[in-house]
Amino acid sequence: MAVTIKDVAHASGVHVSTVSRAFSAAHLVNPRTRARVLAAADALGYRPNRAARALSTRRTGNLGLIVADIANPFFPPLIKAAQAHARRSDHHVFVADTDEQTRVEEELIRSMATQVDGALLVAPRLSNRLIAELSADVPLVVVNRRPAGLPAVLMDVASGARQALEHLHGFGHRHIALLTGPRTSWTNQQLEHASADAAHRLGLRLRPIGPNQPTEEGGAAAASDVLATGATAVLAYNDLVALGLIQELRSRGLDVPGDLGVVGVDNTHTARHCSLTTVDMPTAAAGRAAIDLLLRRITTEDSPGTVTLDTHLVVRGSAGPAPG
Amino acid sequence: MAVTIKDVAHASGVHVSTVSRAFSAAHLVNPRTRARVLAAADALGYRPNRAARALSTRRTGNLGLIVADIANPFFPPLIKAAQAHARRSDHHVFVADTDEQTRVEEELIRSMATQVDGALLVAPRLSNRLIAELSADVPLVVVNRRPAGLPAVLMDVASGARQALEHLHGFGHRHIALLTGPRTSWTNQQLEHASADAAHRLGLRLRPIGPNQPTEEGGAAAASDVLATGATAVLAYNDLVALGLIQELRSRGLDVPGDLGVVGVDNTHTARHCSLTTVDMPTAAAGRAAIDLLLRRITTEDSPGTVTLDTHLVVRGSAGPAPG
DNA sequence: GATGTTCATGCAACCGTTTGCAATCCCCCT
DNA sequence: AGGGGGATTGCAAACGGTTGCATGAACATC
Repeated sequence: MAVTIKDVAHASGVHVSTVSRAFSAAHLVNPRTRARVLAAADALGYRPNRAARALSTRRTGNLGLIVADIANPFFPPLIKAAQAHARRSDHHVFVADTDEQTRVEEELIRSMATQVDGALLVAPRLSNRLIAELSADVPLVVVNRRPAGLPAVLMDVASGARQALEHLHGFGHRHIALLTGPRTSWTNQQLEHASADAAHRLGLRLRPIGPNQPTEEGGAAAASDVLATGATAVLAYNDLVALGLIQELRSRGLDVPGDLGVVGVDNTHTARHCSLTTVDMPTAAAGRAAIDLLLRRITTEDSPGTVTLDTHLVVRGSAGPAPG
Repeated sequence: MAVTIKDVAHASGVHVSTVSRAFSAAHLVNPRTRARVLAAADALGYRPNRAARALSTRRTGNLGLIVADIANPFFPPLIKAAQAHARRSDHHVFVADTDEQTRVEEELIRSMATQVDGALLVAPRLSNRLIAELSADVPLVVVNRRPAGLPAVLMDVASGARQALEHLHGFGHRHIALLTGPRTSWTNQQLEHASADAAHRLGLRLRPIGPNQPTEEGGAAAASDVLATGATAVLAYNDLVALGLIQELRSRGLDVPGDLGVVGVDNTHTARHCSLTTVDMPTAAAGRAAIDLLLRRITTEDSPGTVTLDTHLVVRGSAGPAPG
């Protein structure tokens, strides 16, 4: 059996309420008594039961973190940073993977609601309406989404996309395919918008193709469509799509960047190794910022605003001079 | 305020205990009453409070999952599989990252102990003694470790290592460097052992170098030592190390696999894209198996044994014929 | 010496749910 | 008619903490 506050009280000859205060309201108990209590607690190996504490305080000390696909290398650095940051204020982070399914996402948020103080939705696929509805049950902060009234952390992919197109333009590319991602993804909308704008400004022909699955399979599946457009370069929704496309192109005997330039988005670990030119997303910073917003939201009732983080192009070897 | 069992009881005109039973012991309540209760619960949007339930049942419905570095691509597939599998039996998984620090690992296990029914330790860095001690507080299952008396899932890296050395031998390599990992890692011990055996059997010279950090930095840092040995091929502790080494070698103007062959371990997502020859680790299967063991351990008091999973070499392009 | 303050502690209710026990009702059997 | 037994439900005590209120001691104030 686990040792409880009662055992500690008995061992140190005080009432349970004094033990409780010794831990959570030090200034209300005599320093000598407190020392005695802490010593007893230590000797017995007492650890407060968070579930029990949650019952009276309505604070679990846990935070939820919901992602679409933990195996997508975009997420782990964000998760890691968020966890480390949350630990500093003695909060645990509960990570859940929705497998890109909105049904699962909703269910997870609902069933988390009772055991966390708040949750982070990273690149959610849910509709804004549903997110707003769920936020009545549990304080929510979103990353890469902009639902009315909710605190959000945004990675401004627009600036990165502009830089990417300028980069390709500088290499002489004039006809570019854009592999789009899930329609409900805010990032994807930003990307489409910003790319269209920049293409127009630079006099590029931009051909959107999609929506594609945000995975390697999605990229590979789009290869034929890309080739059919006659574009000389591709901007992909994310690194996974870019890498899937590259692999498929190479297996068809094409050369990247020789025959076709490819630029990704995310700057994942994998991109660094595969020499992929890509747009860097500040995932770790976003994770920390989101935790900050969430904790503020939970402790003070006011709803903090929106944090926007910059992105920028990282030039590597997957895009070069336009052929011909 | 959240809706509780009391509200449901009031709305459906029964006692709270009946509501409770309607949810958790259906056979004890009249079907018609039950239907009425469920309807009321549904109308009010009632969701049981898991923390409160945990208090009386001593079951939280949560499982812990502790990894050294969530950003190491080895882990996410395991985490994902474990989570999906646990969800089927209505369990949530609490993932925590120790940052490769044993102090943090111990602290995390301790503070998780009260809020989970059991925990999975994946490739722990803790000593066997400490793991045994902690397992008194909370049921533990380990992956890639073999502490006395604890259920474990092992990925038999030995068979993969043998295949890797045979593969290199077949390409004419006769002098091979082995980049070792953390000393407390069971996988590393297996790898060293199996490699030495296989090398002896095949008549290879095997030169261990390490311990190295199990990261790209670790691999890059070992480049000079590797070159100093005069080996023509390298077997690395994991893919990260292998990729870090390759990157460093290439930046020094060397060709991989031309000048030096490199083989990794893990078969991560990144390895697939970087054309790295590597030993496949069945991470998803291990995640599922570990959850099964843990749930069995929790529900029945007996301690199930050990599950061993096979590994095998995946041949790609980072190792070829020996030079000369 | 009566009164007021402050500090430290105990008491008991409460958080939301489960569960052993007791009470009631209905049905069947002799 | 009386009694046994199963089904259904209510009652109340936990589970491990927190917290508003009451109590009492020590001390200062006038």
